[in-house]
Amino acid sequence: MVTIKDVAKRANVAVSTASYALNGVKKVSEETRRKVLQAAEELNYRKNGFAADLKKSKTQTIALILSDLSGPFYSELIRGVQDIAVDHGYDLIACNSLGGQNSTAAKFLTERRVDGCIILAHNITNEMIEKSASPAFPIVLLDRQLERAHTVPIIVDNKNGGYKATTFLIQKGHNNIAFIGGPADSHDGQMRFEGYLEALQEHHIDFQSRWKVTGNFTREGGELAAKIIAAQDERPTAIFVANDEMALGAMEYFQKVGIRVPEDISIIGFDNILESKYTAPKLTTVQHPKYEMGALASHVIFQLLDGEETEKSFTLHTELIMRETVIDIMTKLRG
Amino acid sequence: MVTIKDVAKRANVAVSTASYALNGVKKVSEETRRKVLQAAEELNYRKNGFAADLKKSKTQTIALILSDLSGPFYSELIRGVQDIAVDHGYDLIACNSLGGQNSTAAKFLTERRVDGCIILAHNITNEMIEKSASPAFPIVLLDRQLERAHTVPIIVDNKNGGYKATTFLIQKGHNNIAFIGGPADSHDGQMRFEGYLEALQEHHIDFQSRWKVTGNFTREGGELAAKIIAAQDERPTAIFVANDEMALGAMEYFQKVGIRVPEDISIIGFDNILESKYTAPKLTTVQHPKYEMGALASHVIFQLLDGEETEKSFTLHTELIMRETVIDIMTKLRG
DNA sequence: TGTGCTATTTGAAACGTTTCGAATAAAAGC
DNA sequence: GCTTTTATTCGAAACGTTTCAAATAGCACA
Repeated sequence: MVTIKDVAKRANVAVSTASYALNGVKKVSEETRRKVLQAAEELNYRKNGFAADLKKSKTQTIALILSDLSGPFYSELIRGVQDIAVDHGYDLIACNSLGGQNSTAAKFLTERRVDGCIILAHNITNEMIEKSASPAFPIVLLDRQLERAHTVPIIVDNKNGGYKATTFLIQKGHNNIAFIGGPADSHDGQMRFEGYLEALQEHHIDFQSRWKVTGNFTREGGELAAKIIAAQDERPTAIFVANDEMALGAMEYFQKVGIRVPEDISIIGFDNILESKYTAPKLTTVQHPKYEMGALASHVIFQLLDGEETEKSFTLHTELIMRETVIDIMTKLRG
Repeated sequence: MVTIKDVAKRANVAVSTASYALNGVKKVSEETRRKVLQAAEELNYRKNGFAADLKKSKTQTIALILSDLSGPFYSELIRGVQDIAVDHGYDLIACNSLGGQNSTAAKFLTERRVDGCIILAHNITNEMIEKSASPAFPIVLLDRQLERAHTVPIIVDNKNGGYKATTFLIQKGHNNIAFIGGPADSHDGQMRFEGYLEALQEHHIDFQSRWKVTGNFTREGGELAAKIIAAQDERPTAIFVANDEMALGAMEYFQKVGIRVPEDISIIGFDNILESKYTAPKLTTVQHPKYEMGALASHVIFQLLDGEETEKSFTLHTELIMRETVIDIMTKLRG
């Protein structure tokens, strides 16, 4: 393997000079610069980034840790992070936390391979996060409520989102409203449920536990949940589904078995993933500020890295996206 | 910043001993091991991964370089790569090549920050790839035909895929078949087009250039292309669209303006993205072996890393997925 | 010719690990 | 009790850079 020493030797200069030349430091004469560059070229020299980072103790890179690199939800988030990172001249790498404590993610968290990181992954423990954070290694947490030194959470107001969605349904005259939730350990899902509950309560509608069914945030989960709901004798007139993917699955199922959306049953989702505006009918949902979340996260990281003060935590808000899967119950009765 | 030296000092051992203890090397006594571990714990010691990698000159990580970290197409590919990588005890990081020569990707390519990499990004130049590849740094290229030492391409037989799609259309009685292609610099798109051409030729159907329109592989591009096609006086009875995303966009457009799919116009896509089976009607398409591609790429990297011989290049095949957007023209005429 | 500059080049010391070979301590063999 | 073995521990040399402080060269000026 060819190192900077080889380059220096071939160019007949000291390695320090070679280093300066290679990095375009001004103090080296034009001529030696050329010599060094040429030598590097001839030897096909490639610098060892680690060695450099080690010496500089700065990586100019931040990591984005996701529990799953794939999935439609993340695209926009990643774009948000990325845009801001490049603005700051930083590199972004994404890695996943599949495998928990032994995952790639863990390695980045505990081995100082990046200058900071943004985490959206629930299989990384709080403990691990607390241990890793330090002034030189700020962590931004998405969708996780954990305020610590050098750790700032950004959450979206899921409860209010759930409240909005449910209230909307109620305003449209529905009072038999089912809820399809996420896995029990999902904080988001839980909050969305609470919003649902609150709206119900506010309008003096009793919560019926048989109408709360949980899925796993996937399309298939939504199908299954829909099936369970459809199987009951009394059917709700509307469903608030805790994420769009499940909502799409549910719609798919209803259509398959001849239950019309929204004529027979109204559906409102959550997240506003790209796909939801392309379905027929188009999904009514709650906007999750994904891009903004990513961008904000990035911003905060750089503020922390610069030693600036930031808010202790951030809350982003949601917005109702009215499309075609919720119908006014009056219209329905007349229809 | 606390280093292994601090740990060693606090535990009253030599740094070498501390290192052994921390890495679980057997030759250190149980007692000192405990002492060291405790000291590390107390100081909240976190090792510097770079320093370690530097010394070991091995990173145990491979990179996956994509031109865009987002996008539905990549999910499955990533899963494929990931699955195999973890099997080999390697870490995977994804980074993107947005920004070409100055991108994060470039840094990984030229600075030995990983042991090997898989590239699916057309804004990385061939030259750069050739320069970077070496026995110690194998590169697997997806959808790019570039055979060099330590560089193996994996391509899918796009031409044959295009041929199959088009032939299928012809067999269903269509002979006015339009083509919606990708951007000019897309090798895949070009190959798919050639397959289309070949099928046409084989059945003595003249190619009509006004029926070739190009999009940018996005949904919006598909919509636009569909619009252009619909605007012509004579309309084709079928379209072969070079990727599913555009096909969905096209369908969307046709449905919007009251052109029925498949009754008025048949559509066949390419890729078989997840979404395509959830549309109404379900999209007929050509299966692109995304997962397999990722998994194979991973496999090849590890073979190369082990110094084993591999094929010079790999070709993966496609498969027709018949669903609902192609109709037999006879049915149509009768209907 | 010597003095003082500036511009360039250099050697050596880091950066934080791992790992080799040697040193030491403890145990065992006789 | 002395030698041999084995189990631990240790010191020092890497790994490939960057960067500081010092050295040298080149030049102008007196």
